Amino acid sequence: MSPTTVSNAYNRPDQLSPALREQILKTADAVGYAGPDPIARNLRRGRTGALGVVFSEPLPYPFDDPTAMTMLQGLAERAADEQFALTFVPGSRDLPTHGNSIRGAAVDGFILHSLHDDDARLRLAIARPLPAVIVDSPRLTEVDFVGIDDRAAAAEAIGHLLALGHRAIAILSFRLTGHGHVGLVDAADRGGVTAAVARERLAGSAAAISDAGLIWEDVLVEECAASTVEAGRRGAHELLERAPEATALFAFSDVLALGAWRAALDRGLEIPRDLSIVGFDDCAGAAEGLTTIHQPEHEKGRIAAERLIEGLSGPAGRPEQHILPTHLVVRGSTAPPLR
Amino acid sequence: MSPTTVSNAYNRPDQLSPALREQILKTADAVGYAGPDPIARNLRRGRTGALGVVFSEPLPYPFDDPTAMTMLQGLAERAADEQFALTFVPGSRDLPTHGNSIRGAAVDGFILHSLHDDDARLRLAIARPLPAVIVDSPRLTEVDFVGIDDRAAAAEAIGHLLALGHRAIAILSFRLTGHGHVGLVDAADRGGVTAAVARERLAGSAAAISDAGLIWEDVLVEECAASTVEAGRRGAHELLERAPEATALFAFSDVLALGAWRAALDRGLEIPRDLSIVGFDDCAGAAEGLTTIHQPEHEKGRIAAERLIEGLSGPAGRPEQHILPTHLVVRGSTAPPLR
DNA sequence: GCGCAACTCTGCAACGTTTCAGAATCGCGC
DNA sequence: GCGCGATTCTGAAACGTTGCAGAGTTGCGC
Repeated sequence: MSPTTVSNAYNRPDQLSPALREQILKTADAVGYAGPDPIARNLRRGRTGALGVVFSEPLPYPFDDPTAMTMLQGLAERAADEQFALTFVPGSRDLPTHGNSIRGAAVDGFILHSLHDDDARLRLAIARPLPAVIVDSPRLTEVDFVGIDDRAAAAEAIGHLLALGHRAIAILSFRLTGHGHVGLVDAADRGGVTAAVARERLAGSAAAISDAGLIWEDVLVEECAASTVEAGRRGAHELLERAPEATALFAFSDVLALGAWRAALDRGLEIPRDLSIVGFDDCAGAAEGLTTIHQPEHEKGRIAAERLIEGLSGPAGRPEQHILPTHLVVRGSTAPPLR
Repeated sequence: MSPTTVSNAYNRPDQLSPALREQILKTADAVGYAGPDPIARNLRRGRTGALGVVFSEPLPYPFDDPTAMTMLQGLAERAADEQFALTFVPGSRDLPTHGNSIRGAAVDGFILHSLHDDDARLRLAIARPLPAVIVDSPRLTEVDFVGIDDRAAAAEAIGHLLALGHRAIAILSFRLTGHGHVGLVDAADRGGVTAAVARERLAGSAAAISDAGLIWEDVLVEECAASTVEAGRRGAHELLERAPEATALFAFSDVLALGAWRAALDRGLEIPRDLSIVGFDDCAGAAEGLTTIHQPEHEKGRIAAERLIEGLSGPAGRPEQHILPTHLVVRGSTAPPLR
């Protein structure tokens, strides 16, 4: 009973007689051998059967983010089709040990989700001799990319508010940089944004504001600690404290928008009468009545997995940029301003 | 420049002169060597640095389940502390290929979440010479277990409704078996439930109902296709169609309860005036006003990771059963019946 | 009864790392 | 200048698998 035959018993039943196979399996069971060691198999085959997923934030946070989860659903569906496991690589942009996690990840390729420009893991992942797909940001030309036109989408959101007649607009953003800043963002600091998604949306907002003859530097931008309802609520409170004259608010995610909605309730404001709110993402929670920018998160995940799997099978083709369409969904949270 | 020295350059900087190390790293960069191959390292070390996570349902579904995600947050936090990756093993209870996924998963241990008694993956995972922790079900004595007293918790929920004066109570459950049944569950079929969580909650409900002098067999039980708002809504519609006299409804998850709430709205019922609803889990969405059973999902995940990691370091101790406390949270969705 | 193909099974090599023991070199005290 | 420990580097072995080439056996047609 050579090792090869045992291997065949598990992997190529047609290569040995059913009788021997049966006996091998029985013996294996008796001696407590649970089949070929996956780690050794991986080494021999040069494949792990796992797609690595890397998030900007430490793991607990993405699991709380409905938008990220929708992306993951698309990713998981496509991965499952091909029997791939999903491996979430630990670490975050500001953890000093993150490098080892990326270098040491036993995966066949990377999905890099919304990393900051200066995230060291980006470079390390790309340095690995593995295919990688960047989702949302940053938009590098040397790697496959799946995302949206954040600039245009933001311009559309602001445009909607402008068209309704709003002139005093404020912005609620998630993290702009990897450094711990939270709170109002000076116009001067709007240049050093390392989160490309936020940078693009700010740029789109700025363009729309300027085109309308308004002063971008006068628009208050609040950086929230994370994309959570609670952080959005706190951020909106600070914003409304500083800019009570604001009649409209553009939040960079629905979750932040929902937090802002709650803050408005806290302050006795009626939506949309006293304050219009536009969100971003069109997640499940937005269906209740939040005007928002819809983006195809599920599709993003699906395409990212698709591209990664392609990159695994064939020789590396030219990197592709998948820019998916977005659109404004007008629901009940926006209306013309009272004043 | 021997392989050993290169290895040391990456893993034990103190084992070689800084100069040589620098040169090795530089050369590595030049020839496109991105550090020791993780797969080979895993084989040599006999460790992968990844915890395997196995769900009952195919992957897309758990990502949509806030309760599962809360558990995962706890899991991820503890895992990240020790630099472990999380590997989601593909497959589901009814997929014929699931066996290979479990046998072939390159992980250091398994978190088995809420599997059905007859899920083949259970046996296969336990057969692997790796530690495993079962979360929620099934409650096997030979493996670490983390969960709650589902029977007592369900009895408490039903008890709350009974105490309010309800006598016509219906139950909304997620999947009871792995087979595709959806709809009302005959009293005769309540014996073959393979989802231990549901089985225990049914038993607890039955006990509470019987203790109150009511007939358990008269209580309608609806099996929904999944624990989603939409499935809950559909299930509740069927339930209320068949039992318009019901004044109270106990849903086995908050998500189902929220779906039922929506169904009630669809039918012009006012909550809690016309219908009382009790949920289960106390997820974020319940905070708005759903009476529910709180269970410590985050804690579950944390403890599961903790136990798994312990099992990895030391010799296998005696399996432990962690039964965490639950409690009823009374909010606005329950009230005494009108009639 | 011979030749050839089909069927079973086996041995070798290699995947790339890390551990361990040990070799070579260096520096220092005496 | 010698001995000895510290420092720096190396070689061999092993982790457990699988692909490949090939050996042995069986069966079938003619």
